[in-house]
Amino acid sequence: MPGPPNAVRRSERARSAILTATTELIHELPYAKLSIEAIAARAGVGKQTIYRWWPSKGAVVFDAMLEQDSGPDGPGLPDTGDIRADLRLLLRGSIAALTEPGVEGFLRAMYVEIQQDSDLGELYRERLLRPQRTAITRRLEAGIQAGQLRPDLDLELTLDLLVGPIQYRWSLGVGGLDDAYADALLEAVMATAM
Amino acid sequence: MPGPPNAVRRSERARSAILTATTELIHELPYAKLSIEAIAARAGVGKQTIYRWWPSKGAVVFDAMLEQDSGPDGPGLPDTGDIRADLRLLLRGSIAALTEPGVEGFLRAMYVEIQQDSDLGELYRERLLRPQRTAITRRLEAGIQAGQLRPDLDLELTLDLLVGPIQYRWSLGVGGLDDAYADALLEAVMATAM
Amino acid sequence: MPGPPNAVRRSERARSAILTATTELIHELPYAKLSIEAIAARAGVGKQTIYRWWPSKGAVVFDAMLEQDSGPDGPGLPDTGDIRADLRLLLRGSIAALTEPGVEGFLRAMYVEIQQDSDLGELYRERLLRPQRTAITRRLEAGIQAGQLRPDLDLELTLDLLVGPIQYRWSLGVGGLDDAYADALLEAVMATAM
Amino acid sequence: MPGPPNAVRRSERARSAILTATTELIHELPYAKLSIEAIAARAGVGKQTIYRWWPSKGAVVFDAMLEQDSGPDGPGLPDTGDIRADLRLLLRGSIAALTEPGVEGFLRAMYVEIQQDSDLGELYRERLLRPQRTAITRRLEAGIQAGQLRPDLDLELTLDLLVGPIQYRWSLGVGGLDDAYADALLEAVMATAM
DNA sequence: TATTAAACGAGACGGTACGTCGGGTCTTCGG
DNA sequence: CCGAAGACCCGACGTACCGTCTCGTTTAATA
Repeated sequence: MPGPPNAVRRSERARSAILTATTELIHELPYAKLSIEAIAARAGVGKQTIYRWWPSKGAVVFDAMLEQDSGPDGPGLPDTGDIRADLRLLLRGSIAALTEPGVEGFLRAMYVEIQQDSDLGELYRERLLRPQRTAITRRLEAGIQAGQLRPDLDLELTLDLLVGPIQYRWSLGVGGLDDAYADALLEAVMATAM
Repeated sequence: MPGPPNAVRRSERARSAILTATTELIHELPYAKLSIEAIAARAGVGKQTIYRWWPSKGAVVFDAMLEQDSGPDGPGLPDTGDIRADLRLLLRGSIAALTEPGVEGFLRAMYVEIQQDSDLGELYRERLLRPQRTAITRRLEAGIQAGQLRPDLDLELTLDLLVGPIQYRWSLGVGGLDDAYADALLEAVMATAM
Repeated sequence: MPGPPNAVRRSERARSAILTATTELIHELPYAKLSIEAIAARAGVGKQTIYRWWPSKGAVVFDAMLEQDSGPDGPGLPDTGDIRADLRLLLRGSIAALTEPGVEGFLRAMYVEIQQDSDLGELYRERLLRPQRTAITRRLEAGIQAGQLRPDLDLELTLDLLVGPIQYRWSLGVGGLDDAYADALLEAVMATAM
Repeated sequence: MPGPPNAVRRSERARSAILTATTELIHELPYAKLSIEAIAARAGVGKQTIYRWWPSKGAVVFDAMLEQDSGPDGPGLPDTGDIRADLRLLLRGSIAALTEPGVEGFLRAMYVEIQQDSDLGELYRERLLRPQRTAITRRLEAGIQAGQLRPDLDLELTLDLLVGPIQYRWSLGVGGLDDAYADALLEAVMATAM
């Protein structure tokens, strides 16, 4: 019986070669053409070495994405004291990230996998979505402290109002995602939040 | 060179058997396990008959979904004269549809395909998304006429504020999608729209 | 129930187009690539028109071959009065025919089909092989009459000795089939036959 | 690019299962119905495992035939000192082999493939035909040494005279292949050879 | 000459098998 | 024991043809 692999003996060389190969292939191929076999070949690694450490292709892609950065916006969010300016940066930055080729491929891939693999969905929420949401929530709370937002503001809902429309347009390919959209969205949400 | 098939001679029996089989299998299997081969076998049809009329599995699934109904909310939207009540129905109904087993499988499948197939994405937008958005826009315009909404309202943005957060939560599995969420979302948007 | 087709109403145009197309394709393609579909397309004919009049691809090919000539040597055989000269012509002519591109493709095809389809084998024997053998037998009998061959000669066996080695070498690709071989073979057989 | 497979790591279990399955199916089915798919299924093997090691169905069948025995007559030939007796055994044995169900299916299949695949034809000649012909030639040479045959005998031609008529009758289904035919043939050839 | 039943061209259909790709497992060898 | 290599069993892909079955449309015998 194999039992779990011994993480101590894990080859760092293999691990990073796999993630690098995955990143390259995500940028070169449509996601449907990305195969474990291709990753292994590109990384100069046996397939078993991938299967030993990751449960699915989506998990490899997820790790490769994490290796690149810590998500579409990064976990941090500036606090200049001006809530409107900071959120503008957030929304414009989100749109820019979703459009950037280095990121879009990864995110589309994650969208695909999340619809089909609830374990991976949970992982995505814990490792990427929750930190991002927490960071924004923190900034909104600071805005309340600073008297720039209503004290009784529903933070979760405000967050959804800021992020949801952008994700919705992006994921369905609706288009019209530019700075002007970000600004208009921000003004609409600020109108309810002050 | 084969050229395009002659649609006049198409077998209605085969067409509807294929869509019915697809619908059944979408409900029985995880989408990743749905194969053209399985659809053909269940429908009692040769694979070629599927490939003759649809360019991809996603296109078959899309047609099967259309055959079931005309989308998550249907193209129509009530107009009782009370914009708040009508939109409440819309949002609650959207959430209910996204959760209903008969619909969720189809929509997850479409989300998967849209990320990977831009032709299918365009089809989805034209045949499902645009009608839905047009219907809501019409209702908002009527609300403006009735003096229940601000005349200078940005309709597209308002639409995104209503629909985006729900789609966003659903597609990423964030949870918390219930009538209370729908109502809170509606109140927030109405606050900006009146 | 369809019943047998009415041969009177048969389209001569279709019949000859099919046989011509078959002959062309036999010359252009390896036999394994020759399909009924290709024949029908080349002939500008519906597949059903082929299936209506021939039971199998082999039968079409057989008819196409008959249409070209009446076999590798033709049913006739000269009788100059000199049995050795006449048989030399026969053997040299057989080898020439088996090597001629216009004939070889057909004969290889028939060899293939005869191994697998006993009905077609019977047809081949009756329509091609038997006449050929009868013609040679007649000539041998004339040779006996003329006192050039032993009166107690086993005609069937002599025939096999003349024809068998050539067919054997040709069908197995042994090579060495030329006029010199024909002549040597003839001398050997004549030695037993006089 | 895959490159050639590594023969060292080849599974003997799979190899012999494939050849056994092929032998069984050759005996059960007409050759036209024998598919790679059926062989793989019967052998409990993936199709790729067949395609990895053999270039064509004919090549598999050929190897399966070799696995059974070393050809229609076997490479050896007795030398009792009596050339006539030994050749009688050869011819009668050839006819028996060609008629034996366990062999006939294989040989018909090889005849079919050889007409269409020159690589396989070459293989057949090298591995089966040449050894058989060499063995007979050796025996004839011994007969010359023993003074039972003419010293100036054309060995290749004599060989063709012995074997050709039988192969010819068999391959075209002429019939009449029995011990009497073998004996008559032998006497005719011996008449030229002594 | 008009009628009419068939053969015809076209090609969609339910199937079988093709040869290929990739998934996930297993085995062998080297470090 | 991990890792590389890659063979293995398997399921599915998308394609080619099979032989059957409609469809209109000629077309030729007969009424």
